[in-house]
Amino acid sequence: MSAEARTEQTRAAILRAACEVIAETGFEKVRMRMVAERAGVSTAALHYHFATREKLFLEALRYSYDTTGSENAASVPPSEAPHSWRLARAIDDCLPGDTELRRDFLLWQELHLRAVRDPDSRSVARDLYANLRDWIAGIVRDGQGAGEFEACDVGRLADLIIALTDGYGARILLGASAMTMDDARDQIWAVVAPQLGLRTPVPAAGSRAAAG
Amino acid sequence: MSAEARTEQTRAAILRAACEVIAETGFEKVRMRMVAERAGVSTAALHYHFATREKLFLEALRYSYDTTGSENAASVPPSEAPHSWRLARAIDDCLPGDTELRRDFLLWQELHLRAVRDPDSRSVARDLYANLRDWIAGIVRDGQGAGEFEACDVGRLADLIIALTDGYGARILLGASAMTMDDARDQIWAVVAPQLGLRTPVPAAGSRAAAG
DNA sequence: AACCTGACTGACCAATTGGTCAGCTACCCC
DNA sequence: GGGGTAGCTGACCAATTGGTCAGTCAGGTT
Repeated sequence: MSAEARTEQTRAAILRAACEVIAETGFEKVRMRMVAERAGVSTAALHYHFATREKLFLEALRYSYDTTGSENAASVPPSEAPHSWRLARAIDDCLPGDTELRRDFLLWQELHLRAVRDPDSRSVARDLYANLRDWIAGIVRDGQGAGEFEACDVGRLADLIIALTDGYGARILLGASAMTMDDARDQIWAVVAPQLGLRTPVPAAGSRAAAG
Repeated sequence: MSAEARTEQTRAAILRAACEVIAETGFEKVRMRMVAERAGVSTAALHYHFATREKLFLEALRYSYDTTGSENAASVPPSEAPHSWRLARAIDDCLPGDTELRRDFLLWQELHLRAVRDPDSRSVARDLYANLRDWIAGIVRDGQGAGEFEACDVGRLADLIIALTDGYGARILLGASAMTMDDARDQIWAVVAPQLGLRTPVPAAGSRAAAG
């Protein structure tokens, strides 16, 4: 293996380990040693690749979003499925569903909270939010272009959808008022569908097993 | 001053100081010394009144909710205003508006994040959530009883409202996509009003200055 | 007045933590 | 093949932190 490839591989291993540990333990209580052990390196290696703890964690959050984001974008043949199905699936991806999505959601929440005080976190959070917003707005716009959805302010609708997934997602994680994933899905769709001129029930998004 | 009153006063001072410092600095970075200094006592006094750091902070969050919650409940003569106004005002109270509301919102977010891992925080968060839900559901129910709102599932609607305020609130704090308080208010009302059979624009909630 | 108890302090400590540094090893280039 | 360098390690450190403890002091009780 070339030196560059090895470097990149180690960096990725560290970032992945950081994501896992942060999601499990929470930013606050994550220690460099935990990340180092999970990545199979020393803590000094962490400092070799990343200047400080804060910067490592911040890069980890961005890394998490980039990898899962590109997975999402690549996992569906866009020409095939109806746009309502695609939108419903995007909403699913924003909720803490299976283990991986739950992890992403937790990281997203951690970032959000840090963003309140730390300017670096804030710029990353804003960046990721803009990406997410564009992704969803793009799906809506496509659906409108295909005549499947009614016209509306796609940006506002994207904001609404993300607000709903964030809010309901937090509720699901809290386990309060017996809220389940299906409840959240239904509720969100009940709010979103009318704005698109849809009267259909929420499209069964199914599991991601088929998409691999 | 009696001994008991003095104790209670010191406890309250500590809890208030803790709330302030947590909201300013964030749970993670709050040190006992900061709270002690702000409260005008020694760190040993903190440990005298509260067993551990975690328990102190948890009690502080509950304290914050209890005090502001009772303020909210007491600040409006319930017989006077139309129920749509009361509901709009409740929604305002759930958003990070003025300094004080912003503080409460931040504490709420901190608690939410901790609740994911810490069982004690979770039970507090569930408790507070249930209170908030009941408060909002009660307002809706009153409005329905008065014939001002259409019938609907008040619990679900309360969940929806809180999800929206949480989601949009986080967005406002992030400063992403140029979202403002007024935008959030309008968007939330646009979603909520139809479910109550209302076609009115969001009632101008005004400032709380008049209510003292 | 003598005593006691609860509230609180100042000094202190054990443990932890992020970060540093000299040095080791494998690979690359000449 | 040998010098240089990137990647990485193990040992170490300075600083911080939550928590402890003996002791002080005020106020109430007898």
